[in-house]
Amino acid sequence: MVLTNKQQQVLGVLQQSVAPLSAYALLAQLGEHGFNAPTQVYRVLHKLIEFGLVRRLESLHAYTSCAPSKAGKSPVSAFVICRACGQARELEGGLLDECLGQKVRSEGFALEKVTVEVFGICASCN
Amino acid sequence: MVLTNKQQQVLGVLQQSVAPLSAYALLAQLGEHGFNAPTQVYRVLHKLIEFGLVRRLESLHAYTSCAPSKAGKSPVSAFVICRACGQARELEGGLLDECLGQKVRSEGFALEKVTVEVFGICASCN
DNA sequence: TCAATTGATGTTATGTTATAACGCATATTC
DNA sequence: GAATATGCGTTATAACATAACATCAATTGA
Repeated sequence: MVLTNKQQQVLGVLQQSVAPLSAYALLAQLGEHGFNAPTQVYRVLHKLIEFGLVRRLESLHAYTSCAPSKAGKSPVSAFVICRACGQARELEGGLLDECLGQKVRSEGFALEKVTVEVFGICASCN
Repeated sequence: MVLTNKQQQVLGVLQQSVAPLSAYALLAQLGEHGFNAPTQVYRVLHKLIEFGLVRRLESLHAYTSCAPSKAGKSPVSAFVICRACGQARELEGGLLDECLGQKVRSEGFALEKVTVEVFGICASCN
């Protein structure tokens, strides 16, 4: 999988950032690198998500690069998010698949995507 | 807990609807009952959420009344959502607290809110 | 009683997030 | 070298959400 320049730029900014970034925050940071409109950012984000390199945090309206170990397509997106420092730590999907996926599948539900977002205060902020 | 007229109206529409509704969809339905602006709908929604009668589905940007058995404040919001018919069924939080909450708490994380949204096709649509 | 407070409401304006729709350029492939 | 696929540039607009300020009614309590 080869990334284009624009895709590398967006991914790079996300990887540098400790906290997830909104599309418009990305646009602001990349404004001097040929990103002139939201569409450009969203296009790249959609691609990176498709590649499994980036995830969207629904409750934050923000995007983050995947933890290296989780990069790749997976139907489970699970994060622990600190309200104080903003950091988002990705969780293992396996655990969740056990307690959630198996249950709903056993009820005849064809699972496609799972979003888990846990909010609170992390150990270092506490 | 006594609800005002407006609060009862919004809750009523949500309870009639099989699928979650966006704030603007609610506004459209309530437009002839004295709701003139989004603010009014959001205000009521915030209150109903605070009361534990309504939940927000982050990934849908929509709102739904709680299953009666779950009404009341709980830090866990868990739904199984059918992409075909739009129905959102609320899950028991207990299960999730076991496999998720205990884990993150044991790591020193002060858990405040958990959002779980499972997407796919439900048994009857399949 | 009547000021003070509180909570709900009405209204206008604005901020934030995301997509539609179109055209152009480049690379691949048959 | 036409056809196709993919990425990119641009303008406009849609969809979701809040800020800020005014009004009104109910409650409270000196």
